[in-house]
Amino acid sequence: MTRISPNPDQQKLINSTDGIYLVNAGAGTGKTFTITHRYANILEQPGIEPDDILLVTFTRNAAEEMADRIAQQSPYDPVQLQDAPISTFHGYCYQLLRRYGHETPSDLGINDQIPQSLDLIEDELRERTLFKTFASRFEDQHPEYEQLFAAIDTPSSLRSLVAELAAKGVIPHRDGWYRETGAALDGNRDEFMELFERQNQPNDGANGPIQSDARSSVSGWENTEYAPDAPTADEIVGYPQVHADPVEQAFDEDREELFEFVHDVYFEYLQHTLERNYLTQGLMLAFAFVMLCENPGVRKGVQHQYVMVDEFQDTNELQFKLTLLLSERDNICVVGDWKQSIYGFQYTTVENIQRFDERIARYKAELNRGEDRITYPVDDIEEIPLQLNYRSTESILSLATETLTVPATSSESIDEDAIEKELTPLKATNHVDNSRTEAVTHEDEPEVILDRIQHVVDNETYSVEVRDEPKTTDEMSSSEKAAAERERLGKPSYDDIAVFTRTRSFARELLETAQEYGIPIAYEGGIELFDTDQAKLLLAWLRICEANEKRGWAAVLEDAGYTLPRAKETLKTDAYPESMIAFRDELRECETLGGFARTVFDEYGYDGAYANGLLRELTGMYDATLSTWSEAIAYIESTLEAGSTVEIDSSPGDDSVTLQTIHGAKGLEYPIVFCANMNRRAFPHYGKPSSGTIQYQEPIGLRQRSVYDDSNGRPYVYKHWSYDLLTGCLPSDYDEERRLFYVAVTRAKRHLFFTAGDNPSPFFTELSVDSTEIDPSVTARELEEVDDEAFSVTVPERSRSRRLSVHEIMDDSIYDDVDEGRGTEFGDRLHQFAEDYVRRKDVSPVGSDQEHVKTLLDSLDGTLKPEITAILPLDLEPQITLVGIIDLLVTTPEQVQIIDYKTDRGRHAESEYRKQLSVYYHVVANEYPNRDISIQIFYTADDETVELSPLTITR
DNA sequence: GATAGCACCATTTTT
DNA sequence: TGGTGCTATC
Repeated sequence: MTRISPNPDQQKLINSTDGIYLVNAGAGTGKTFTITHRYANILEQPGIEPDDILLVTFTRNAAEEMADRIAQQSPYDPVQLQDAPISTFHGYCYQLLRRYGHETPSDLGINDQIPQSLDLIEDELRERTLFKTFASRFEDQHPEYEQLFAAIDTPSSLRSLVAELAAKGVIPHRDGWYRETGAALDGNRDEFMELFERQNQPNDGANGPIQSDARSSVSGWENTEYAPDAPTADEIVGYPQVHADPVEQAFDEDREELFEFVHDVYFEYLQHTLERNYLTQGLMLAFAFVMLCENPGVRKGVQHQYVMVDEFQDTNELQFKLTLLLSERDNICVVGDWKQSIYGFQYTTVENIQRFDERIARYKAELNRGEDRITYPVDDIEEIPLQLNYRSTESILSLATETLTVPATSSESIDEDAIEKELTPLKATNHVDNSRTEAVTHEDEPEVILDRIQHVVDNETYSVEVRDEPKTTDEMSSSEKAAAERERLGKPSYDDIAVFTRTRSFARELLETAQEYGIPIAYEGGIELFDTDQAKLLLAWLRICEANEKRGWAAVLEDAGYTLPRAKETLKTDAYPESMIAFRDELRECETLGGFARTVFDEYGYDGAYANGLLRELTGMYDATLSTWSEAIAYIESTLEAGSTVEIDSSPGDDSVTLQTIHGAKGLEYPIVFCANMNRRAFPHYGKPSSGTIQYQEPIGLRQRSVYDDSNGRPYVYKHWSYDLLTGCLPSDYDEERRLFYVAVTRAKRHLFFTAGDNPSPFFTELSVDSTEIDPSVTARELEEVDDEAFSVTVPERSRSRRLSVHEIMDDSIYDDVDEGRGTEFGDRLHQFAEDYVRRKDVSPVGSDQEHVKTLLDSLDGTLKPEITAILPLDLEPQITLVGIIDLLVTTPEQVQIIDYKTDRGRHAESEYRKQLSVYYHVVANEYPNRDISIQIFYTADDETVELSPLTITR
């Protein structure tokens, strides 16, 4: 497998430096090898420096790997390449925006600047919380949208709508939509009508035409409650088709108010985030886009002579346009494989690569409206396919092709010819095809998998490459090559095997079963830590302590082995065992959430990875700030709701099976692969997430799923008839699930297993591999192998840095009775009042503390900025970043005051507050290097300001 | 034997 | 939410 020289296709790409290239790089075709050589080759041209070549990758790891490998192939060493633009879209655009984009918001009619200390939020949970605050304020401030809000069940679903629109390149301006990007919201009528007509074709029955798919989707029409203005079933349902008139009427419905609403939410959210110094990744890209469009000087300054984009199938519309804007000339090379596009849920567009010619022309035209931004021609595109596969055997490649046409449901019909046309066939370079491809089922699927793993390990039948020698050289004849390859084969061990699953939950189940048997499996990826038994018990006890909630008791009793009737009886009479009551009372004494959790886990003897991980999560960012149980409950609930995951770090020894989701396996390869969990509903997966009331979907555009109506005197939220009708006329699409299947299969070098439980999915049954049901018999290995610490949870280390709340550097003792029983809610309300007052909201002070704050605010000179996020990165290894919120910043041209409100009656915590405010001091000092900066505590109870002197940072 | 209609079931992926 | 599988009906 060692290749020193590129094959002819690869060489062609390496030599093709100038021009637009679309590289179809299938699985295992040596993509990274070729890209890095091409990069090195461009560098060899006279006058070209690393800075002239932009290389964009999908992940930070990939960027690092690229840079490393380029360093091996070019005269530049890794240090010299460190500042080269080899980066992700996000990383690169963030740099650009921070350097040149301060004024960009004004191009959208926003007064705020992009600050130097911009907080780029990666933690979805945090953003959800911030968005919720925004949404409730928005609702208060816009009574004109009352009816729309009434129809929206979860306002926070608007958050993902905004993210989706940003990814599609739809950006709001104070007066309408930025550069007509809002046109996408209309949808595409022609495209829709075409789909509709196909979906409304009668199907072929045994005795002639039977009802069309569109017709069967509206069969329950009269039983659904639609608003009074909805057409009746008679008006819609014909036979064997639906009538076209109401469908067209639905498409053309008046959506002006909806568009305005979404515009206002989106625009005001941008204002909101900038006021608070934060942005999400997606919104940041949108600003970078605006900056490059609006500022020719910056654009021309940053453009590169050569641009390469890796994993192009995972780009969204905005990223494609950024690619064009960042190119100085028509030297653009995009590399990818449409068959491996599996991130649609992140709003990527597979058409970017599948319809590259069409898209690049369209995007250029859009970008050039009003001003010539893209000055190079984009119609001369050369396609270079890489067809030699260096990974898999011929048998596996042929199965992989098959995955692209497996039906996902019993009724789905697939246009195999159309897919075949798009396909660039891969050719195996292996000479020995010893592949075993097997499909097995049993109702205990984890056991079957473990059984097969034990069967495979050390089994000659499943030989894999175990030696590098003897090497194959070009001079050898093909039979000599085959002989050499055969010599490299040998019995597989655990670490030659990978198990892929569609869902994380199945991976967790398998992991736990494997541990019972002592089979070494290492899970790689995130798990839903808050969905574990440990977390559920913790939540139950929190609920019991907070309000003696029956929900909590029920969970605790169930865990204690109560039968359902007995648990019910106990719940009814509140006759809980004394030991439990006593434990509850003990828990109520706990002062911090960390202490609470530790007590629960000790009681239940949980000391494994999940418990430890939970402890670290809970004592991390939130221990100091979550001082009441109800806050802790809300936190855990929202974490669960957000499906937040924590990375698991498993190390059951060097020789272990790898377990991961298919998404996590992308880009990797293993000698033996198990495609597990091929069960109904699991893979292919269906059942859309119950997302928001307002949906964006191509080609119907922005639509409302439910509507408020009181026209018949009864206020009610109805399902929206036109949404139901339109979506019923769209085909369901399982292409991405098939591509996921393709990705899984193409990870395998030699052998493939497909496994399912007692309800296999069509992917499993329709594949040409015959399945056998086997009775699993798994041999438990020696107990010593089973170790509680066999895997451990690591706190997410985004970019290897850790984020600490400033509260964590303070001594916990300050929370002892700080508020003399007034509670954090009192403080929260006061902070809210102060913020609202500064923002000139119509609020009046309640209580003397708030009066004092008002007097203080009235007396201050300068610009007042409330609630500023302060971020202080420390030069430590591993990197630690301190985060806090400055209550109030008062700026004048000469000086800056930092003010923090404290509701304490005493002064015993002042030394700790000095640490907190010192952090703010250093953040602000960075931002305003030439001004006098002071830090002050305002004690609201006593109406007293205390100025502190800042501490220096010890590094 | 074939078709339409209804009740039922189980519920993601992550830079 | 939408596919599956059972059942009523022709």
